[in-house]
Amino acid sequence: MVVPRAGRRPATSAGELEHVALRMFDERGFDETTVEDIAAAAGIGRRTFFRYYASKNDAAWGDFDSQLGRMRAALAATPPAVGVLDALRTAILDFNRYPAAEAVWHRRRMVLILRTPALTAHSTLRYAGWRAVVADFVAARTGAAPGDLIPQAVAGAFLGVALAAYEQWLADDRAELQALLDTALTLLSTGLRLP
Amino acid sequence: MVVPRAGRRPATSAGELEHVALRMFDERGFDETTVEDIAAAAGIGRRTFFRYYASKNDAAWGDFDSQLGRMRAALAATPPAVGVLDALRTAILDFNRYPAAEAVWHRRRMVLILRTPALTAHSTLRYAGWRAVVADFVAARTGAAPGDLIPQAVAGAFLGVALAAYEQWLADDRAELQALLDTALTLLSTGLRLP
DNA sequence: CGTTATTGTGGCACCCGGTGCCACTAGTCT
DNA sequence: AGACTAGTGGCACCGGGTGCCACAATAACG
Repeated sequence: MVVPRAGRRPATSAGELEHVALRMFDERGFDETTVEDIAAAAGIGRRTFFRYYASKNDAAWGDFDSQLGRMRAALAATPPAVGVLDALRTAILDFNRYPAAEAVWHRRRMVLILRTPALTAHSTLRYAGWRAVVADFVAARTGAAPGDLIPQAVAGAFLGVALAAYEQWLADDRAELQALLDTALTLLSTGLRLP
Repeated sequence: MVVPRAGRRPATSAGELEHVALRMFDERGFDETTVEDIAAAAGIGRRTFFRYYASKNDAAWGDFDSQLGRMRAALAATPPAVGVLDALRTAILDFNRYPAAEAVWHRRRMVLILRTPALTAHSTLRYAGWRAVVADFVAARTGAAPGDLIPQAVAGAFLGVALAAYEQWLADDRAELQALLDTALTLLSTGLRLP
């Protein structure tokens, strides 16, 4: 299904590069793996690496932004009868549901991101997109502007508790991500009433 | 009141360096100011700069960590009769109250941090300390461990809404930070019930 | 078929943040 | 005067990231 276009063909793909990078990060560590190493392993030049990913950090994240589109669509498709907070909780749970096969890699990636300071820092920039999805939905539902305090605060709160759930998940092998997320997200609807 | 110690005296101080850096960042922009520029303006060598601040980012933040000690102490001193959430709201409001003179610089610094991608990213690492203060307090009050889901989730939620309030403050010159923070923080206690 | 337009590659040189090393400077103490 | 000590800063190096540009590979056209 490759439409023939003019010009030389790409030497690799973002997905393949991401895989190579992720495996090397996992084996040697993020800081111990240079971009040159990754490029060499993928059979491309260092310069070319930066045409696929704007930074070494971005390679660890993959195409997160396009995934966000899924969540945005899911929220938009929520029937109006469902409350705002319930809709968000459901959508976030769905967004973080992975088939068993992918789950292993997902966990590995999240360990990497949440335990490597450079990646943790960088992640803030990615979360901005996530928050925007939530804020836009809240705004649409409440008639506020997406940039207003309420939608932004709600988005920030949801992100905050979701990340806490993720941390717990990574800390304990046997924990269930969905259960942790559900507990954390529900906490918001109940005014942080501590059970 | 300088106690004479052995050895050469420091050429400057962290505070002075922070001031020089902050002014230059404000005038030229963060990315347009190199460490060499700052060092030269402060009359020290580039190498020496990194003895005062571990990174260029850190210079923009100043001694945030020591400020956190204040918040921790304020929380610890809260009478047990005051509810957890109320205690947190009060402490956070206090922590972000600045005398008029300092307020101008505080605002300038926050504009810098929240509008410069590199600094926004780095800030995540600083917020970890802030979250720890909140989580520790919640843990102490509820008998949970500081690393447990509930304390961490509460800390994440508070940080999320507080940052949203800050964003609003920066977006509008005439806005009152305290009022915005109060609205955002109260939102948590009321289960994000949208007024 | 050769030519041309197009798309991607990757080497090179450079900038900047950050670090290890080490000689040097400027002090105090005996 | 030494000896000791804390701080300075030059130098060389590493690694991420970028602008530039020649070159490679492919499709389309005459």
